[in-house]
Amino acid sequence: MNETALCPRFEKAVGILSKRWVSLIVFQLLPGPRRFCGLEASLPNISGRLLSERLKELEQEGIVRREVFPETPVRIEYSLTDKGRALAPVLSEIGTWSTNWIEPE
Amino acid sequence: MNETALCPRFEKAVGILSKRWVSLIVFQLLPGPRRFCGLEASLPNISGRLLSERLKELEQEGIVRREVFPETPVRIEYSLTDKGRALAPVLSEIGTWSTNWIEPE
DNA sequence: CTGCATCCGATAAGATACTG
DNA sequence: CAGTATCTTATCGGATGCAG
Repeated sequence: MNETALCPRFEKAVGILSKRWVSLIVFQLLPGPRRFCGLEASLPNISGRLLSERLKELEQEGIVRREVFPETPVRIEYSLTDKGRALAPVLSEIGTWSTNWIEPE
Repeated sequence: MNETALCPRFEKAVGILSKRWVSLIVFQLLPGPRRFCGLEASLPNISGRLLSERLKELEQEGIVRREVFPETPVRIEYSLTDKGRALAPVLSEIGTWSTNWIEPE
């Protein structure tokens, strides 16, 4: 009755990626590990609360890894897992599309 | 001051694509034109109001075209514009990623 | 059939202040 | 620095009813 049924995995992927800030956070992590305050500064309009929440969600999805370096002061870095880095082509295609089709205001 | 500033076009693209249902609607329109009730049936959990709202937004973004065929009863079809079809690679990459990295529950 | 308007509760987001 | 707690506001989403 629904011959064009959507693949549940596709739906799940869309659910993850379509949360606000997620694509942008992953994009910022693509070049390499970042610290919390660095990310916060790169995403000018995100609140600390949201960034914290999204990072935790992405960590649970296995997309982001959180590492604590017990120096003094302690340093905490966020980086992408293999699963997270595998999103690069998706973001790349979004970039291509936006370059071709979005007016720069 | 923000040397990793994000491209505004990229941000805009993310803003469009990360709205709920948008990717799924575009995905459903990829094979060809669909009617309202057909879309509604393909997206089992969307309400008519939301579908209507998203279609209107996508029409304003120039991603979806709405055509009225003045038959009796009137027939209305939704299809993708060139801009909309250009999203195919994005969805395709999401599909690839989900196949490789999302567990089928 | 298609689609829009209104209302209302649920969620998400934002600001601010505070802790280890 | 790296968050967390709390509160307020904004937005989203669903149900229903109506109009072309």
